Amino acid sequence: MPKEKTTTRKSAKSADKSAGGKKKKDPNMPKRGLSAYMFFANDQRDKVREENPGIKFGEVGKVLGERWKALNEKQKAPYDAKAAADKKRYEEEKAAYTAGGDEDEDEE
DNA sequence: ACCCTGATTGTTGTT
DNA sequence: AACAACAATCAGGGT
Repeated sequence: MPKEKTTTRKSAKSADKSAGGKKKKDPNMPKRGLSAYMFFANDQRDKVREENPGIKFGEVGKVLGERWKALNEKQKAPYDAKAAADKKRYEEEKAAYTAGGDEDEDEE
């Protein structure tokens, strides 16, 4: 993404819990697509465990994260592609969700 | 109009 | 069944 936000972006990570923002959960809230990391873990989890026999979740998670960042955009490509594919799936659900939820569906 | 925050996804291993 | 760090991602509300 050849575009960087000039704004201070302030690492939008949940650091400040003093936000007090309640988001209303909709009954038709579609579960978002998986993140590239999810796919990455899906593929690496097996490898990491093989290279680290007897490794626990904590270790795997950490090493996984480091490996993930160590990847180049090229390596992330396939994972990101999957994430994008899943996102597309989510788009459909989201569309139906925003459409109005219940229309005329009798199948369940 | 722009920013931020919370919620969600999946992994494994244990309790 | 739920939780634990790890990273990404999005949609909506708030200012």
